[in-house]
Amino acid sequence: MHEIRVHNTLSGKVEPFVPLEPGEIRMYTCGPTVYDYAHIGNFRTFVFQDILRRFLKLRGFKLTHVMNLTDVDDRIIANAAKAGISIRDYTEKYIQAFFADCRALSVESPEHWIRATDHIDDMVALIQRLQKNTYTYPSEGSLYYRIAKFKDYGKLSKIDLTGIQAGARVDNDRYDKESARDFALWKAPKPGEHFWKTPIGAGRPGWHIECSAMAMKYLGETLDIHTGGIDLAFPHHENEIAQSEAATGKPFVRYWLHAEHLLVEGEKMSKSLGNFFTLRDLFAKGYKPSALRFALASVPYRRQLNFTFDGLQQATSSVERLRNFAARLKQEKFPAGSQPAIAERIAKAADDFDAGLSDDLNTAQALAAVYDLVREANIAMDKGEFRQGELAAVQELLANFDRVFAVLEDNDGEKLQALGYTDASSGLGDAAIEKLVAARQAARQRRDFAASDRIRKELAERGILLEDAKDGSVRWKRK
RNA sequence: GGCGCGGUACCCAAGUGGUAAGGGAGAGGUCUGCAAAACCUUUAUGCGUGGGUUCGAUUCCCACCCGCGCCUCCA
Repeated sequence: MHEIRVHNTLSGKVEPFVPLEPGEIRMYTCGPTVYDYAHIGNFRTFVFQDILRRFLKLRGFKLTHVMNLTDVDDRIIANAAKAGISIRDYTEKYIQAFFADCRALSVESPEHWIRATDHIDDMVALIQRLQKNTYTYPSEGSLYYRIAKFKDYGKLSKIDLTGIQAGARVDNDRYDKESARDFALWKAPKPGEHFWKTPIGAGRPGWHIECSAMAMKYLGETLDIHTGGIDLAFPHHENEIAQSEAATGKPFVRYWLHAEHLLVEGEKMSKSLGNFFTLRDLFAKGYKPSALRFALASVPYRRQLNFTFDGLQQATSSVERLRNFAARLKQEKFPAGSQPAIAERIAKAADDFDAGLSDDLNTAQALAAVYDLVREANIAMDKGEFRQGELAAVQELLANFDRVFAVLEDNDGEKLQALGYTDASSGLGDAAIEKLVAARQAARQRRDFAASDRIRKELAERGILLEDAKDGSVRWKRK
């Protein structure tokens, strides 16, 4: 096992990862704002975060991972009001959709899913601590954070406060703030708007306070890892640091990990460009959940990922190759005994796989290790040199691979059905397929190839592909 | 302007001061009744451009060009 190293935005460097408590990791992820369906850009970050958590667990850490659902913000308030329903009812729909999307992409549930609106009291308590430490000031019914008092402000995003001047787009006319960069901890309600009555006044929380309050509530005042998209580094995470550390006097987060953005055909994804995709958009076009997950996971997280349909197709083929190999291991019979040379190669591949992921989650490198082994094992099997003695080790490597990448299981059909999309091969159950396969086998045995090819073609048209093995058996799979 | 990411074959992409992983796609081949799968061969004297350091640079230094992001509650 290799030393785990991660890129820490705080230092700007890749550094050894050592948790505060040996063997235990406390991690927080900024989740979605549930005002609409999440898009593939969001999921680039969530898949990264999922790969990270799965890898840490694979390495034996006890992980406590918290992910929030931001269920109150300007857009939510506006949309709920427009729909004439409560914030709770409005966001519930998108929360459920988000959970469904996560399941489709095999994004594991963190140990805690938490909603902002369930933690108003915690936010108020944190704001009161800040008040006591004189980091706040009121203005027109709202409460602001006084950045000038927090000397470390800018340490995450390396922003230079003294450099703010003409040209910088700073919103300084909307509120009466002491300084342009000061941000709202608590916002006074606008007329007719939903608000909470609290000891610090009526209103609703500012954006940043929820993450500080909830992260510390569930994970303590110093967490090991905090993840999010690169765009959140400033101002969101910078402000989280300011709030948390001003209240506790302790370091808030030890390792900040930020995922680069996803682009679509080289451009920023946006609704106006017409290159904006939700998972549902892609699944409706017939792409598989596993292909999307693979496409999102295979490019290392600190690299901008250029999403294209060609790339998604490539991912489909790449997953297929791995699944074919897994199926071969399962079905083929190997002679007893063992082959030291092959055993050695397996150990090397396992080591390379771990090395790749340990090196700041270099998924491309980890994947290469797996593909190297796939090729070499296939060669050995083709030559009849693969032995039963190596089977367990290969399967273990593949299982470990899948504990992180989670693409091997051939369950795309079920996932799509769960989301309301019908499987391409729907209508043909396993039994019906087996029956046709048997009929084709019979035709082949009497060398009636016209009949056997007719059945194969018929199955192919319904999304079922056949592979005739050397030993006479047939493997079928859904396309 | 400030901060940051990146420019490697047809596409995606790893990587190192010592002579370019891996995946996909294309072409040819082996196997197969034919396919599929698998395997083999093939596709970068070349790693944005120009200099420099070095015995040697894609990898280090300098300059430049290009793409993208953040600097406004966008993952």
